[in-house]
Amino acid sequence: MKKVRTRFAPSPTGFMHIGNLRTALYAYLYAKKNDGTFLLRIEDTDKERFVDGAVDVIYRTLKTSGIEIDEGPLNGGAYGPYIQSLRSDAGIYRKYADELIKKGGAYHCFCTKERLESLTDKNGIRTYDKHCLKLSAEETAKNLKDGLAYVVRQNIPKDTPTAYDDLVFGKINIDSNDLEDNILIKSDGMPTYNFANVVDDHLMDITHVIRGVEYLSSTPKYNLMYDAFGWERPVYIHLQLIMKDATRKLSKRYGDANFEDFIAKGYLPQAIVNYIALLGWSPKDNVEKMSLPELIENFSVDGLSRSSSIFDENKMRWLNSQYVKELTQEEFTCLAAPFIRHSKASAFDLSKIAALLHTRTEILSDIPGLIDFIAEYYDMDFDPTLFVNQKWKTDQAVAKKILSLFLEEEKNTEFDEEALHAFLPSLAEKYGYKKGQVLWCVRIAVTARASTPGGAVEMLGLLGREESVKRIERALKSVAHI
RNA sequence: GCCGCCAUAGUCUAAUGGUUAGGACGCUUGCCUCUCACGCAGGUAUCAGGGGUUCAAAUCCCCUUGGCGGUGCCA
Repeated sequence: MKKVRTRFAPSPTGFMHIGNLRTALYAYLYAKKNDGTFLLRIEDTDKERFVDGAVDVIYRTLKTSGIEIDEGPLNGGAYGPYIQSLRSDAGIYRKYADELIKKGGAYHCFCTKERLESLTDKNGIRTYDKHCLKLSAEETAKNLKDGLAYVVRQNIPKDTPTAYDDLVFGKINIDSNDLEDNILIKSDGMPTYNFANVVDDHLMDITHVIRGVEYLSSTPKYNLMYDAFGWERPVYIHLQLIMKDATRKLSKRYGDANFEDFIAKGYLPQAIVNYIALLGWSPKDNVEKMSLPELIENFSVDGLSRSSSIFDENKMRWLNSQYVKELTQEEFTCLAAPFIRHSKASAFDLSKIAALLHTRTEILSDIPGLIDFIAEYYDMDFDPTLFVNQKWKTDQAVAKKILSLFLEEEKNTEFDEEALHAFLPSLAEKYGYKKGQVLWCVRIAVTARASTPGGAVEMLGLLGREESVKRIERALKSVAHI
């Protein structure tokens, strides 16, 4: 049995969106599940689309995701170089193009743009008519010698069986007469995807080609090329698209489908990886939360879906909250700290705030909105109607009394949580209120928010005596006229 | 236009001819509780439509509809 080798072969367009990452993930999972090798190859044959630094983004994203590259441009390997522009410079594609031409699988084409355009039919579809295939060897040699611009085209035979088996979609059968003689080498000497991809997959001993479904119906062309060269065909695993909604696919054009954007929003990498693994693949059992090693363990091709799936950030958010809860207090504090500081609440006890936030945070960027009242209390309007609570039968008048009593009695307690936990109920009891009434009014007074990450005891403890008193005095003013 | 692929709740999915159509997110009810959240226990909602085949169809076949992809000197 041949050792499994899979590859992720992105073109360096500047960033990794979730769909690309998922393709990389599945290729990685498949390789690792089968004790194989996962490699990265950069497909930068389109000079116009090349973006500087794109390779770094790809490495960074895969590294953050936990996907380890066995061979690639930055870490090397026995099949290099792993960047197609370098391979082109080395003359690899030129050499194999010549070989394919000799074997009858390709030919030189000298057709001008004008001639090509004249081939356009009434639907705006252009099909090449194999015009240059009919050129004699002498004519071709003369054209070449005269320095005419040319491309190399694949020679797709007519009436040829093309059926192949895809591991996800099953048997795919396309009439070879519907296949066009694609360009293999552009007039600038660079190979197209159609050629470089096949040559490199063969040269790099790729056993399983895992890629997007957009190649499903052009794969017969590639197979014909393998056949013409006399090479062994790889196994194909085509992946359905990830959609933004029912009709639009997820793309960088729609904004935040970008891995690094999600990280910046406070998603944990393992949650993102876990979620996208589930988009288009499902495990045998009903357990959805899986670490990367568990994904490797459970991955199998028959769990791959044939229909496209819509990206649902809501579910990723939920999954993220599961991972957040699993964090230790220290880990969470460390991750939450930048978001807490961002909200200007850093004058208060950071680890105390983080502790309150831990079970209430789904994604880290929720944090500023959860704790804005800590630092921005005096910038916020105080709404005295917040004191009205039906369950506890409180209103502004009750609040006025309770807050006044609190100020009279506060010197009898320390402002740590243990002391407050005893003090507040005793205050209620002493003056004939329900515990909840006191707690509600006090909490509202010091936070100006209907809901807060913690109750009255926690809020007072966090703010401390001086600040708490100051805030209660302010709140009291808002009900002074009652 | 032509070719190919796909079709289970709002979303991700399970089911491989016989299930009260299972799970998860969401939404929702209740419990817990000093708010919110967490947690726990419930609830809600699905086989695109029409024909076949069969004792029996979400499942197999055909058609329709809808969506997507390909048809580039993009990948």
